[in-house]
Amino acid sequence: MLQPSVLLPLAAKLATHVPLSNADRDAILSLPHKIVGIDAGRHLFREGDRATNCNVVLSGFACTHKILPDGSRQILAVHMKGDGIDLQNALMVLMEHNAQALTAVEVAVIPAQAISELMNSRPSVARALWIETLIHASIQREWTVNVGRRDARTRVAHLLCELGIRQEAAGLANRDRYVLPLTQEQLGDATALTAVHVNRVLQGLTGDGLITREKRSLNMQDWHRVADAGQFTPDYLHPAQNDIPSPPASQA
Amino acid sequence: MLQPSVLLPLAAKLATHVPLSNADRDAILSLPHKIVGIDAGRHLFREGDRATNCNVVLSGFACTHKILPDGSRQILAVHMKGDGIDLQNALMVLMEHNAQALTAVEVAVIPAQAISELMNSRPSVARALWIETLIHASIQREWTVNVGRRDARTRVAHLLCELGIRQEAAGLANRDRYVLPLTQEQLGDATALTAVHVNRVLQGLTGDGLITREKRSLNMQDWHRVADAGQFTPDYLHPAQNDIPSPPASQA
DNA sequence: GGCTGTCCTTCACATAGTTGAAGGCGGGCC
DNA sequence: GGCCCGCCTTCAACTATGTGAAGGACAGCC
Repeated sequence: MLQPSVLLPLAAKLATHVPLSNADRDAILSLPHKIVGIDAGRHLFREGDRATNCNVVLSGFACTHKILPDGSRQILAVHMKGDGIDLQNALMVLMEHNAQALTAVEVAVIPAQAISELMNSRPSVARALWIETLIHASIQREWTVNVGRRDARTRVAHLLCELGIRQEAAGLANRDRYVLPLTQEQLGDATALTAVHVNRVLQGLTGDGLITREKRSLNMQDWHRVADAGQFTPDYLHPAQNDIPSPPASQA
Repeated sequence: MLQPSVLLPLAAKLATHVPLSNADRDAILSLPHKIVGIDAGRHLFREGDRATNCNVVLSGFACTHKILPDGSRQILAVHMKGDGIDLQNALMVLMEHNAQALTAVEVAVIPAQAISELMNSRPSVARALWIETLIHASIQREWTVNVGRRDARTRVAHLLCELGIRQEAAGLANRDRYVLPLTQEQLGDATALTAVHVNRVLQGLTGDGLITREKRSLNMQDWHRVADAGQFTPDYLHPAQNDIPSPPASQA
């Protein structure tokens, strides 16, 4: 129905959280939006900006981060195809973090107002959006653990596994073979390490035969060994509860 | 209206997020619930448990945490009066973290199902609940930064400030004078430090005249100096957007 | 085809925070 | 009234990771 919409990946993803009626899907697909391309390194928004839009990634990779008084920064999340970068904007007023393109990125920019209204009129969609943010919150908790309690090697391996699984889920690559969207410095910002030490760790993993690298592409010899090295278990990503997006529907 | 309910603090808090009609408030207050008391140190739930209830703190302090293979642990959040520990249970199936009483604690245990239904029937309440979880997500991001990028002294000072502000907001104490609900070991688990080092840091802060301690009670000589030492700014706590809980109401 | 800029790599050294262990203090319980 | 237990404090190594700095590889651009 409707014209083929760039929002299809979003609708598909939401439908994996909660069964959606055709009307629900159509309502998502026909959300007003602009498609915007952003060069690697440019910012999507900054701390203190007013939250009037929501960004959904269509292609490429983005991250959110905070910067500290001494100039160091912490990357808080990596966003890829189908992810809402800031769905919370539908409800919150002020951004307290920054969003930056890691690679060239295409996003659909949706007025927060439109999402807010959609939530009011369609409980099933509201529920799906909420689950989406709950999953991001779960990932955030795991990152706190990663950065707080694991040593450098484990931390990096864990992140590599997460990026693999999520890219696979988004249909972008295999979990054990993908193109790393982050430089070593950015890996450091995500794992709270220095670029120098990330380099040491990557060489360690390479030397032990866990991964190989050429250019930016990453290759795991044996997924399970890397997952072990990273204490990685995917539960916190909450893989689709009902992966068959179909059944009956909401009371919409 | 209704009998005076222990859920009043919850309703009041939600009303600071979104204007609620009387019907909305009554619906919250009449949620089915059991009051349960838990001794310090006991667990409310554990990783892998099925999420069938939601817990709201009535008094005392609780925390959520994850435990790693080597036995170390990371405290992910501290919960106090009025906080939902796991509102997300209304939508998620499996817990991937543990919850433990830090002090003796009283919680209202509400069937997840009942909250889920409330969300479906009352968009304003759903919105308020969502905002509540968004605020917790925002706090979680700040914790990631804290643990990832700040040095020990800053980290601890930051946590002390957060506990102060939140206790003040919950009407439990003044931000600069309160009873610490965590032992030094638990402070370490929250800040990703060892108890030994937490001790050093606290002595440092005491020696510099930023805080004084007797028993568990904490006293800040000058709030601003501690906030500075902790790079603390309260925006991420998203203080009530409309602190006057009144106006018109939802379309309920 | 050389220049510029970004990213990766390597080095020697510095240090913040950990480890393991021991002792002290206070409070609750028999 | 004495004992036990949880919590805090102190110490002297130890080590994982950071720092600053320099060189090299590659890619895009004029």
